[in-house]
Amino acid sequence: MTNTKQPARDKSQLTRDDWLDAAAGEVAAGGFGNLRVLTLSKKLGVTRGSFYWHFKDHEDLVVSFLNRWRDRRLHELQYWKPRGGDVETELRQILELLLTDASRNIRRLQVELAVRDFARRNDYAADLVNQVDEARIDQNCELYQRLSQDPQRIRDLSLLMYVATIGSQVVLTGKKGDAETIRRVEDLMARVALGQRDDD
Amino acid sequence: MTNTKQPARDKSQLTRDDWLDAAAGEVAAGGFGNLRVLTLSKKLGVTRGSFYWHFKDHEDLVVSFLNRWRDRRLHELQYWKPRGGDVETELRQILELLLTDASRNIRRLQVELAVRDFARRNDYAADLVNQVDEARIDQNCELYQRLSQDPQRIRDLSLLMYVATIGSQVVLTGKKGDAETIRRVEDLMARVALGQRDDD
DNA sequence: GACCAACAATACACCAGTGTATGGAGATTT
DNA sequence: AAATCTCCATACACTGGTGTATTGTTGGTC
Repeated sequence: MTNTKQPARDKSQLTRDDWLDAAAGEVAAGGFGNLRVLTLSKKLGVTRGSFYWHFKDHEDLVVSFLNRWRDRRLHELQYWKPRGGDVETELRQILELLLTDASRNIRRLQVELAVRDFARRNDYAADLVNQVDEARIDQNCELYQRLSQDPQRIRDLSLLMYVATIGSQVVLTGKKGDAETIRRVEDLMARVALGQRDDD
Repeated sequence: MTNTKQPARDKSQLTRDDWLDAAAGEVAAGGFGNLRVLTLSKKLGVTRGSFYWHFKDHEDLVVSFLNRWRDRRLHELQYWKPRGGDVETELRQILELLLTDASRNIRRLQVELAVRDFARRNDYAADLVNQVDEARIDQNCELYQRLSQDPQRIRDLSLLMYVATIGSQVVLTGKKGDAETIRRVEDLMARVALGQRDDD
């Protein structure tokens, strides 16, 4: 009818990506230790026979999930180029993206924290996390270059801002006053960063 | 002989605390999902019969472990009162304690991260983590009171410094240049905090 | 409409883990 | 020295998970 190699997407025909999407739900809810073939199949309304057609085994699922996560995190950085004009506006844009905005996609946040936790006991995951961290810090360096001339200082400042955002996501997640708290910390971080301008 | 209720501590007689110590190793290595009665018994050289004498069930182990962790983290705060004299010295002391010092006790750090991860899917653990976070932030507020008069600003600054330390422990853990990086971030944090003094 | 590939169900063997009931050895008390 | 308490071993039933082999059941293609 329409097109030849269109996955149809109508119903009851699962694709590899559908499994990965469902896996994201499990990972977000209970970490990688909660990522089981059996429960995943139940939630998709099929038996494990389907899974073992799409994936070689459980490890194949985990690795594929991690790879997709890495690819998406690296790819999305392209769209994070702020176009605000002056430094302060760009700074506040990027901080809002990293903090307030990130805390809204709780699913994405939960997955990231789960990946980070898994990375502590899985070398492959640790490698991917490092790639993502490095890419993000490097990207932010471009912004902080407009605050200082010293390359070392630029990198340290970018790193400090990054660990502060990650820490915020770890500490401030779920409790009732956290949304407001995040906004205040975000504001303070902007003031702190701007206060690090070369003024000697 | 010596004393009446002395646990003897000689050998081959396990106590509840021995089990909790061994559990810490499992939690540090693989998180709470890796905390299993069977493997724990094997590592202690006994069978599960011993475990089920000391603990009611697996949940009893987890709750006891979490309680001991909370108690120790709250208790150790008493010894963290820096006595350095001026603000800058105290600040650097507390930051060194939170960052450089913490990164040396990797076991303790791994356990804390595992508890935090577990707290994302366990309400009881989440409650304990909040208690510890609040206590630490409150304590640091005493220090930052000497930097500013505004209570809100004090709390925000203490919070920012805290999430930055937690984020550092999450991001900078294990990779080869991390020790040096931590020291640089620590130094930058001190400068940032001191730069937040009331000077308007 | 026969064929073939993509997807899914069924059935099997296997393993790791929990919890419980009961028995047993060593030290301590009486 | 007998009883008792403390700690651990053994054996059992049960659950939930993996992986594999085999057999349907669709839907598109010639």
